[in-house]
Amino acid sequence: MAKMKDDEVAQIGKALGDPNRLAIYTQIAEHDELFCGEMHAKHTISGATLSHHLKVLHELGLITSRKEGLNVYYRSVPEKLAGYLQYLNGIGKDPRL
Amino acid sequence: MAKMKDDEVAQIGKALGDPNRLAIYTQIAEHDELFCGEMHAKHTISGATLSHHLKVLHELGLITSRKEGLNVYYRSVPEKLAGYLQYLNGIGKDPRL
DNA sequence: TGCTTGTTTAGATGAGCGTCGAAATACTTA
DNA sequence: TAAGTATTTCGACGCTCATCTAAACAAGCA
Repeated sequence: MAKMKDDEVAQIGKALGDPNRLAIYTQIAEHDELFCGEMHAKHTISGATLSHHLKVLHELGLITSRKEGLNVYYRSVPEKLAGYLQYLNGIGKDPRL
Repeated sequence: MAKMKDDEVAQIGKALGDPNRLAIYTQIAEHDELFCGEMHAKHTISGATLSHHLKVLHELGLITSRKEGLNVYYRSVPEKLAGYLQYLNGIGKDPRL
């Protein structure tokens, strides 16, 4: 896997740096697929705010979306998170290893 | 290692979510020990801003500081970062594993 | 064609944060 | 004690962002 750029790492960090967004991402990752309504029930934020957070996560590639009927279903993209973790895990370590 | 709390995870994410702060942390982790002046040379930000970022990282336990003479030396705390990574790595995985 | 439900967009607001210059503090050395 | 250097604190500014309400859009159903 190609090394993630510094800038992208910072953006993902910021995205996961909001408690609500972290909770939303976690909830999606813990289920196979979720649509807005299911998430909305678990959080105290408005639908508009929820949609905003989903957009941020989606634009960074942390989640994907699929529309079916009235609902939009979301899935996590573990590879993206893995790239982020790999970057951070490599900080301060000998690059030859 | 005890599992890190959601709130702390979000705070660390936010801390590493600023490009300058990420660069500062990386720089510290790549050296054994650094003092402000050495860092300052590598960044375009003012000393005041640098000090502010160091304070944030320090308060979260991501770095430690030690004063000696005129200089304040900083070190990274890899265990703290490891706790953060461990939390994220566990998201969406079967807790029984 | 309406009506209802699910989701997104638009616009506004308030809080938080990165940034700076200047002043204050801490320490060393002359 | 005075002067010089390293770092932090203070106070302010501008921008970003999380949040909301209300309106718009989309899709299914009567």
